[in-house]
Amino acid sequence: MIKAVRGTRDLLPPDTALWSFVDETARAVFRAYNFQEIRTPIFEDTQLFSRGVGEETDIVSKEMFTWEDRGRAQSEKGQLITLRPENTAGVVRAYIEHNLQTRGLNKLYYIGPQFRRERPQKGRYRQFYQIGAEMIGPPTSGSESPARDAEILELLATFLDRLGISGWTLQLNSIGCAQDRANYNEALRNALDPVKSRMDPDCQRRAVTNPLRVFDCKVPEDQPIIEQLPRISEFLDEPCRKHFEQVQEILKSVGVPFTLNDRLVRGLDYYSRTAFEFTHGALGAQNAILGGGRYDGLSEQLGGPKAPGIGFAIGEDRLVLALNRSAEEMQSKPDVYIAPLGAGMDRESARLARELRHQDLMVELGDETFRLKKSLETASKLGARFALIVGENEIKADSFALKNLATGEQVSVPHSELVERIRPNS
RNA sequence: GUGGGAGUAGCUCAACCGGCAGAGCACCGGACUGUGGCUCCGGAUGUUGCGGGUUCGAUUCCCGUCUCCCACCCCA
Repeated sequence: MIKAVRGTRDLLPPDTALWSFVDETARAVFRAYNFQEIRTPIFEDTQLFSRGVGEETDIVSKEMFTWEDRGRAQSEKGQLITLRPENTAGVVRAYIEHNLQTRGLNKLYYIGPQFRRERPQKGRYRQFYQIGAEMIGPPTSGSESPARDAEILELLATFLDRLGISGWTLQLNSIGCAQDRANYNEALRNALDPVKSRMDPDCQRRAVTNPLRVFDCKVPEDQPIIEQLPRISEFLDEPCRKHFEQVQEILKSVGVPFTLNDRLVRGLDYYSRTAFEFTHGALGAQNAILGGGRYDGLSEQLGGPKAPGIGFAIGEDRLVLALNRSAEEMQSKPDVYIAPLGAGMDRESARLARELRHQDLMVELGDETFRLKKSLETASKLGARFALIVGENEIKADSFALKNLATGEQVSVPHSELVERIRPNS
């Protein structure tokens, strides 16, 4: 048997109803904040990610699905192509390619699959889905303003609330401007040098390769050492510190709760200043439901104009896990099940079904070879509100037996009154 | 990529020390020829993930492999 390949999966009904609910809620929220949809290609030039996301990140160094496209001529070298592991780089590429800076502040969102070649586990797949948004534009468009950071975070809180997801925590940090990070990295290395030999081997490795990552060490014995390390907050220059304070002030003013976490580090190279993560308790080791931050230098890094931006990506797979709702109840149910009764009734039923469906009713259509018992059984199983019996008597009288499947009550309804009697809330 | 656990009917899971592969739910038919849900009766369902090995005999033991789950790494 041919099976879905490792780390990929089929989303089937009724579960897909949950996904639709999430997608539709997201679109509604984005609309309220005046975001517009962008769709970028699923694969891109490999260089976009190595330069944008960062050569040294795990994503680029070991998790990308990359292949060499065939060259035009036999002899010609092919281009390296990569399935997108995230979508921010693609959006910024499109921003540059289409001169979107001429539009001022761009507020863009996307919903779609991303690909990372990781070992699968719960809440982590090789093809996974992200709902994300980016606010990007020239500095004069206000793209750098702390008001934008706060707007994004408030949008996220609203979105999670509208989905009915409770128990989330917003972890907030500022990782400073490029210069701050360089200074901080330097200070961290100096602080780690004399003590790192006492640390867990894995943490030692981080101390050398990427000192910021030391804060992710979970080994209990190393915590006292980590506690003593300098904090990024002490290295923020005046504008950065002020920016961060203003973000917090707006959040307080709109009533979005947050927790400052100066150990929060984001994995992608392009982040600067505001960094955040929403976590959720019920997800096991993959507790980050979404993450994001500022990327003020990304556009320039990709050869574009100065275009500060802020964005986030939500792990939709994880969001659906955290969604404490049954797919069953989410599924929409037919308003009416039409039960054709006996030879020739399929064609009469088809006409009725067409008529009702054109009135925007949800109609399921049976089969004239079914016995009435089986039709009614099927109708209740589908959760239809009514069964409409279409037999010879009904056709002659042009009046149909309409059975309320919840109460069992059955009445004969003239053809002209059917829509009115079946329509919900009427 | 590393370490560990699991894989048996559509689903959830049994099967003692190696001895005829089972139950509940779901499904189908009937009791009831134009009336569902409740009840009763009957029915079908399997490459025991896959491949090899040991054995008279393997769901069971061994090896390999695939997939999922958990943890690590890292991230959404």
